[in-house]
Amino acid sequence: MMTTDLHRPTLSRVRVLTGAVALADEIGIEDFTIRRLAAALDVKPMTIYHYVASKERILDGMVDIVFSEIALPPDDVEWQSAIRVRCRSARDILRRHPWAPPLMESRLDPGPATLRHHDAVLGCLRRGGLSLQLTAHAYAIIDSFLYGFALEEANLPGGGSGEIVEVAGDMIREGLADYPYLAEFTTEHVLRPGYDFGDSFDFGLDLIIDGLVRAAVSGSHDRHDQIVDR
Amino acid sequence: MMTTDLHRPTLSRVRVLTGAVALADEIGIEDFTIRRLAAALDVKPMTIYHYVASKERILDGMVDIVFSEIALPPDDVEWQSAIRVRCRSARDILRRHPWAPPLMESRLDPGPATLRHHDAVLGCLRRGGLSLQLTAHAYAIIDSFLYGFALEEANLPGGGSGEIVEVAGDMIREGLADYPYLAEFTTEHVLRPGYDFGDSFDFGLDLIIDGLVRAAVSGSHDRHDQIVDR
DNA sequence: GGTGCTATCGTACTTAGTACGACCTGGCTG
DNA sequence: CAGCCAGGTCGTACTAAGTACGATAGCACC
Repeated sequence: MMTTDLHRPTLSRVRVLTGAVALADEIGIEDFTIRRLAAALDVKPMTIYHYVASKERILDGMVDIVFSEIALPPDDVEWQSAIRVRCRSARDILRRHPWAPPLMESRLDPGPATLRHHDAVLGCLRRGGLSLQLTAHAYAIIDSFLYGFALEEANLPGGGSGEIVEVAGDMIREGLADYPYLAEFTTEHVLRPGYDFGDSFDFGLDLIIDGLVRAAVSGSHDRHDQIVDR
Repeated sequence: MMTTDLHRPTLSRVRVLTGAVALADEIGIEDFTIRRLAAALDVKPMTIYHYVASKERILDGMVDIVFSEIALPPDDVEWQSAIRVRCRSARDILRRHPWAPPLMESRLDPGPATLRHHDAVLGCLRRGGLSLQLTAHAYAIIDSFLYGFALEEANLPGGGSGEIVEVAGDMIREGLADYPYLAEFTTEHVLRPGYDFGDSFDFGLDLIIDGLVRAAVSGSHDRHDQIVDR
């Protein structure tokens, strides 16, 4: 009766973590609890603690799984293209795991996939010829944009296309008259067929990469008051 | 005994919300509870519910307070400068409220300060001559960067300057040998005196605004397959 | 002085994370 | 083969948090 029951191969750390990711995808991070995870895994809550130390550790592991799913920048193309590939992949993955963006930046104690990922991105930029300084700026900007965008996209009602009607409706009810530009923006643009918030991602990504290329060429990122590294 | 006690002017919705912001600033959003807020306000927990419907509503109100603190883009300078002012202010404010970034994008039901803020930013861009389409892209990119950056900055150990030693120490212990570029990046750049993650903010902001100016001039943002609005 | 309103609170229910230690079983040892 | 050990599973229970429900106390006004 306490045995593995034949229907259920014995639990494991990875099974807990992959189950956790699947459950969070399904019901959202707000409703994600140890008890529900246990039910999804068909065990009792305390069984989980045999494989992970705490819920925090589960979140750590979940984030590492997400990182492991993001494509690394390929190393057989120029860095601009490689970064583009990595960023588009990241955005896809983050859309599949809308709970992840707020967590990814806040975890200390990064897992192996996380470290590997960051190492690959840094390597891509450095091998592309960017100075350490510019690499730092580039990575900060790119990931700020990436996580910020994913965060916005994750919290868009419906999914980013036309279904903003709900929020727009709220705003109209509250009196869009006080907010003329907001009124114009929603009625003349957002609610128009064909609008898709996600379109701004590629636009922004290209804009940023373009700016970085420009900076790499000009070297204008090296501030006069610091030692230039490399 | 049930009276206002003379030491404490009667509670109010704003007092609850400003107290909540102050408390979250002090102890962080993780430890922010109704019970602790009640203690900070010197009342019993259930008293709070006389002024707000739920904890979620408190969070809504807190976010609106944060928005109200961010400077609106001034309307007597060109849009680039105005946006720069607004973004720098936002970053300052978000540093003072590190708990805010993850919340700001996730609240539905925006408050008046939030609406006013968005209206002002949209107005700044539109009066600057940007098309609706480019305005949408610009706002998405700018705020993605802003929130993403604030999110990263909020979760940096110490505060972004040299105190990354802790995390770096962890990584070294785990074997930085497997992550050569990460090793180089931390030892040769991050741990060097003078490094400040925050420096990337101005760099990124300038890069983005510069790119937007370029796009505004060329009109390259109008996709061939959509109707051009305005 | 009664009547009712408003701000405050006491109590208690529900859900969550998780500490502690019991139990059961399979495999190894003697 | 009997007994023992270790690992996996779980029952129970404690703490903390959000909050529903209804009580209470002071005050305004009739």
